[in-house]
Amino acid sequence: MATIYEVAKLAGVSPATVSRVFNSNNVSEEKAGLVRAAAAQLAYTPNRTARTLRRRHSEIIALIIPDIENPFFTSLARGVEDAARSAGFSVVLCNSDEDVAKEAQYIDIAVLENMAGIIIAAASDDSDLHPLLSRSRPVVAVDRGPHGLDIDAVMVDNRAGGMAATSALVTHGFKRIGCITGPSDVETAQHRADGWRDALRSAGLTPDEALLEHANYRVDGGRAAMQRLLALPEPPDAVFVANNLMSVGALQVLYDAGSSPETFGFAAFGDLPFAALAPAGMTVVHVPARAMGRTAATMLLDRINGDDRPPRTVVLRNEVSTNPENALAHVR
Amino acid sequence: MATIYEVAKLAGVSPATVSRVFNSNNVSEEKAGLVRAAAAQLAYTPNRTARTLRRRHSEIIALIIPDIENPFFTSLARGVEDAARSAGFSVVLCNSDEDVAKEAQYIDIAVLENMAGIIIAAASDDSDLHPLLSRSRPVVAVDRGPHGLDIDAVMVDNRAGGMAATSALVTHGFKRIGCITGPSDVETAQHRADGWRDALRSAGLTPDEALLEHANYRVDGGRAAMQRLLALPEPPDAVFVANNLMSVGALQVLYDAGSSPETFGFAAFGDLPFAALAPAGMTVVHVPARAMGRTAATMLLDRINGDDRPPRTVVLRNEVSTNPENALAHVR
DNA sequence: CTTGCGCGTGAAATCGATTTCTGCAACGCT
DNA sequence: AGCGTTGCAGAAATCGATTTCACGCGCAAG
Repeated sequence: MATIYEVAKLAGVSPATVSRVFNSNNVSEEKAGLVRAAAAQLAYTPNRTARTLRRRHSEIIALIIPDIENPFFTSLARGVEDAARSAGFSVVLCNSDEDVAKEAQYIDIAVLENMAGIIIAAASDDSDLHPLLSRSRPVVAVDRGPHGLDIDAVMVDNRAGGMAATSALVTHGFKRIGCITGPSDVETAQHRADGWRDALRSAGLTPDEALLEHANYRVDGGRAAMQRLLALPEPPDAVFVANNLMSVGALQVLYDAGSSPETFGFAAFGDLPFAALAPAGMTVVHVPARAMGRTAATMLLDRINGDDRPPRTVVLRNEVSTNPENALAHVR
Repeated sequence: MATIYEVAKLAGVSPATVSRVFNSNNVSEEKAGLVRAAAAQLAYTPNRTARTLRRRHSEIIALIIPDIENPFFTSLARGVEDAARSAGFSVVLCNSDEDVAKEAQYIDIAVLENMAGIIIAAASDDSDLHPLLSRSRPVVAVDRGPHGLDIDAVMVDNRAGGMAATSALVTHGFKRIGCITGPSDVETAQHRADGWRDALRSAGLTPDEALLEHANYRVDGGRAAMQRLLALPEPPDAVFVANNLMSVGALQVLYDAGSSPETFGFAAFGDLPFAALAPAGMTVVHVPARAMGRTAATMLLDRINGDDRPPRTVVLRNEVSTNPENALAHVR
């Protein structure tokens, strides 16, 4: 592992000059040539740790997500990586597991390792970003907003998405529409449920809070919530499920109960992962996960490069679609 | 951000003593107390970059995987994280995207950032690990073996798994059993196909190479391969699919063709991700992804801590199971 | 009563880069 | 001709920790 001193010696210049060749360019073409030749000969690449120590920040950005096993977040991670890599940054993926303490630990690490910036989908409304802000590290919130903090954010319109999904169920003639949303301390869960209420009200129906279930954003949560709904004295005839994994669980229960999205209205917020069987009759709010990641990374890179305009919140569009009733009719 | 010098000043000792309090313990209890009090007061945490520069390695381990969107690898990542975190290490997830060049770049970064060690599921047989070995960084190969290199590895028995899966199909009475396996330059793909051949031969059947398809290890690969198989003049009556995502694709095609694992024999290597519908009659080779990750991390940490026994290859067991025919009969 | 060893401690070197400071030379301007 | 720029390059400081070296003290062995 060649160092800058060895390159300097071989090229017959000082280490400072070698550094200048690779960073600024106030170096005569003559010496620059010598340095480049020497560097090539020794296969020199600067030690990132030393550079980081001096520069006070590395070329790594941290991406903190609450559930690495949720394809929505891995897809988002791909987006972040796309943008970061092409700018010469690498991405560290940190899985907070929806746990505020674990998340805090990763935030500390990001600071202590002098990472260039952080993109975070906060584990909960109570997530504490102050360690970052007080050290003026660039931060971009993604998917889950900056609740109160004045930082950049990339979001989708959760309320509108929830409303569109629920309205589609109304249009299909369902009357008693339930809702399975996420934990009550997660903002996206609240907004999506608000959309459900909006849609019902604007259709002249009254949202029945007994048909609103909160669950964790995972498969087992969706399963349990759907079981509770179906066990009600007056069960719903349709349901809006506010996240992709919960939809998987809810669908399992629905099929187990001998029903399917063709008879029991089913709308999901987020694409079903690896859906071996795209259920017919199901309405889906497509969330542009990868684009969200790309956007967030681009904004973060701007900040890292000194952009100091006031923080912005970018809201990306959702598309809503309903599978044709007969799409995979033979599955029945 | 307090430094070691500020702590030293406040405690009335030298920086060296502060460092010793946190690392070795050749310090009198009296001074140690002073130092700890001062450190607590200033909320001191050592700057990881400076430590890494001096120590020549950080407390980060890199995990390089070929497909972050494959739940098998995210599950493996969870296992790595479990073990690493409890040892005070953090994990950087790098997605090589089955691309040897991208992988090489991540390997370089791991070296230049002085990461403590690397766990890698190689993108292909041609992956070049020499940059790591020549700098004597600890490396553990996981899932995909060390083809020729003398390093630690954590594997499953791909050949036995392929054989067990195929044998299950034979037992269920299928005669013309096809195989969809991964890219021919990926070792696990070769071994699983070998298992398929073994099972057929030991059942007195002759493996028909026309029924062997190679595809990428993703959903679209499985879909395309299954389409080719079904389009054959004499299509198979059953298929062994050598990875989880390809199984999803193959199943989609199977259902589209009006069939299902109850009539068309279907065995998969690896659990179906988020299977909304666990197909009845399907045989699955369960791969202990999380345990593989934990094992690999533990081995790596041993190496980092100076273990210099000869390299070992650990082979974990697969479990094979077949869904009852009538499990979800109502889905039909 | 010395010699020697071990222990605790501080001073200083070290890791490998970047960046500031300083000096020198060439050039242009009055 | 004298003076202020400008440009280039080396010397040295710097980032913040760890680790080596050296010193002084106390205690035990000779």
